[in-house]
Amino acid sequence: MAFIERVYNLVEEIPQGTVATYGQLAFLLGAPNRSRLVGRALSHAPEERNLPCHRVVNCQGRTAPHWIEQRRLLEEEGVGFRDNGCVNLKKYCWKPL
DNA sequence: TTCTTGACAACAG
DNA sequence: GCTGTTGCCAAGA
Repeated sequence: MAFIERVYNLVEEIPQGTVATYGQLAFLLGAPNRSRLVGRALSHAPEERNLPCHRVVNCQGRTAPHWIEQRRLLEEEGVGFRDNGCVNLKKYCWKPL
């Protein structure tokens, strides 16, 4: 199983109404310094997998710079955004069991 | 094989 | 607290 493939499997575990950071996903996969690979994986993520990749944001709570629709998708799930457009990680961060 | 790029994280101003 | 720069790692040309 490739690292990217494991990223897909982990992203599917993110429940609705919560968000996870790239670093967090990378850490859960056993690669704390490979947060960029998670982003790369999502960029290659096919929609056939039905991945909630819009629930993945960076450590500062910013959404993808080239993907503005992500913010709207999260708002649809109930994830609160600040006035500047950052996600409320303090409140909606995903806590894996 | 080497250089450049990238849906990032952490640090500094 | 927010924006800009630096550093890390893997994939693609």
